[in-house]
Amino acid sequence: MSDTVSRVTIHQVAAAAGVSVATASKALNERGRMTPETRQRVQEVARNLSFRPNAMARALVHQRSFTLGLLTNDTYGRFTLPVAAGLSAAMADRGVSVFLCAIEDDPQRAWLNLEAMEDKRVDGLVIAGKRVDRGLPITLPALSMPVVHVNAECPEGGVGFVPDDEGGAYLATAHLARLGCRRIAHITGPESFAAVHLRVAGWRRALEEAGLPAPGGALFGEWSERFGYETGQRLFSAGAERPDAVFCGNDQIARGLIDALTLLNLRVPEDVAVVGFDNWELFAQAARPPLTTVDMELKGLGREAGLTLLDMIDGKPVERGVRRQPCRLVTRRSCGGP
Amino acid sequence: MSDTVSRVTIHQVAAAAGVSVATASKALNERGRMTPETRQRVQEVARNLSFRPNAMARALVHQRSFTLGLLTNDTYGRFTLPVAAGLSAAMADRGVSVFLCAIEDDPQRAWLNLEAMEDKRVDGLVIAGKRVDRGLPITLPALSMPVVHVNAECPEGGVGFVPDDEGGAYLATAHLARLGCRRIAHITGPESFAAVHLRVAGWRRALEEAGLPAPGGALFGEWSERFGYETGQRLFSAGAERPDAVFCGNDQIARGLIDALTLLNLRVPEDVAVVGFDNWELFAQAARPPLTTVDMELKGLGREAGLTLLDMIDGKPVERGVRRQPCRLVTRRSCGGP
DNA sequence: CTCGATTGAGAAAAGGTTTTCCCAAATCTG
DNA sequence: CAGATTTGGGAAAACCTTTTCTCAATCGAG
Repeated sequence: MSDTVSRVTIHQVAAAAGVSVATASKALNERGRMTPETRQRVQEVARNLSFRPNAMARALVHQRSFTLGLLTNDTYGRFTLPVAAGLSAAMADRGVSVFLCAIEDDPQRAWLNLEAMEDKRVDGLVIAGKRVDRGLPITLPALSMPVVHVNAECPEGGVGFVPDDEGGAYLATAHLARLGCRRIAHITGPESFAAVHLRVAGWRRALEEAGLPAPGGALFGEWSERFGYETGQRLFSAGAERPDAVFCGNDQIARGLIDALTLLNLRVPEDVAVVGFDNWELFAQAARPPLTTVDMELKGLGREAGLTLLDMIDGKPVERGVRRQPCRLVTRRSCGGP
Repeated sequence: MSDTVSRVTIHQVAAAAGVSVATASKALNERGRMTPETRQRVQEVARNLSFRPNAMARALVHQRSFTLGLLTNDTYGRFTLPVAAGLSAAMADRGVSVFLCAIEDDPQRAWLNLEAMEDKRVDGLVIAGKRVDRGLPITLPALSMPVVHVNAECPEGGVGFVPDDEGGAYLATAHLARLGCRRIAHITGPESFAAVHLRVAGWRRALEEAGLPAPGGALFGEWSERFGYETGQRLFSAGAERPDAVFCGNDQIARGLIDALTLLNLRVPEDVAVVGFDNWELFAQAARPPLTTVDMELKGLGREAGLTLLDMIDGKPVERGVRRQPCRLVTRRSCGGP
């Protein structure tokens, strides 16, 4: 029983139950008509033989493989793994499995994987990237299956899922304003990122709504602790009109900023409140004090993308265009409040 | 041509080429005997129709799906994503695709995915974890397919792949000794990790070989920047016999340590040389100076695991037990030298 | 008691390939 | 030129399910 090499087929079940394979199939799938006794007998026999239908034979007749492809160029993993986990989990619950295709920004590898997915007859494709304003290194050929894009550039007429960067930034800034902060600065990444501009927009919107100034505009730089640290030193050693809060473009910048503030003997959150972006636990939890930050709900993004893809596969009408999934503010101690 | 819904089959190719499906199949697979003209004609027709054989139909007759399952509980992604990328890439080159199953330490989810993999008739299974001394939350039932374990506890008689922690630590320490360091400390993670003990062992072996002392033994704590920072302050503010080098159990600790040293006006690497472990680019590159560190070659681990699994599937004899794949020292500026 | 309707269950086709024979025609051997 | 061998190519089974018919037996009604 342990080293079963050849698997039990529905023929064996049928034989053991003394019925035809047709009847066996119908019994197991709750289809067709037969006496309850027959149905039960077949089901019990199947259970005893621990029969599991061959998904490929099944796929062949259903013209549907219950299989998806996930193409990603994010080897770094910060974005894709949560997305993949969310996708995989939601799909597993529906009997759908996900092929992982890691294409390292290599068009040839992308092509190879794309062909493999076609050959394996996946029902649909998820294209996941690391930047909403960049596509993957593939010009998708006329594919014979539906496609959704996650956290990547979405071509005209396609279906895309991205975090609502603007909304997330608004959430963070409005939270600071509500806590009584009056001069809320924004330190963020390079201007070349679309996400940077969206977050700036959210920051501005919240400031306007609260009737607050945007002191000196946003400070652009890079996504590193170092940039947060250096900018913090510059911003807070110049006496005068110092911010009483900073909304940072990501958690690393926030981490660096907090280091700088600590060095300058400024207390977080009493003297300066800080909010980050990403909820990258590694940074957010390790910061002292632990970081209030914006979670992009990447797992949810993966889940929604998968569910929508299933709808498309089922032929349900699906609205084209990019959906911005709401972010969630995770409050920890770096900005005071409850 | 763009919205092709139903795909072209070998029957259509055969018809178009004026041969039987048997001949068509043989022509395309370089099998059987026929005139070169016939073969070429079939191949050309197939190309023109952009025929691609249905992998599932194929799998059905070959009793082989050219498909693998990757079960992981590492949602965090630090370890599994590189492993998965290496695995996926190596397999793609061989026409094998990989199902990703993210089971979040949830036995029920594990079971669900395991059944899905059985149903989909994967040829083999890769079980990947985040700690070499922990298994996944599944007691593998008598599986009908070969299994390899990566970066996870490997059951008696199984086949496993882990980084050679001891060797990596030796590499790092020996490098410091070769550069002339005489008092090489070791700051690392919790004693509950097997990897911690292995790295301590490598550190000790290198010290012994170089005839150096192990000042005060290894310093155990946690895998955080904070621990590196605090231990650095403690270790280096006490005057007297200060180390002239530190081998850190991971890059985060090293990063924290460097922060502490900088604050104490100790120069890296002139006053204290530092080596990390993980080569997590995010930390290693961002550190100032950039960190010399040990790379566990996780992609290679994934690749080797996959290739060995393929051997097992092919019925080739494969030695049981755990293989320790060598690490690689990545030299940057934090320990001087060339 | 007969005719039509219902019921339970099986035969066979379909889904797309590969592979094992098998056969007729062409080629070679003596 | 008769017989043996090679050659090119096809028919059909196999892989495992599902689904659509079909059919005999049973049932109810008149």
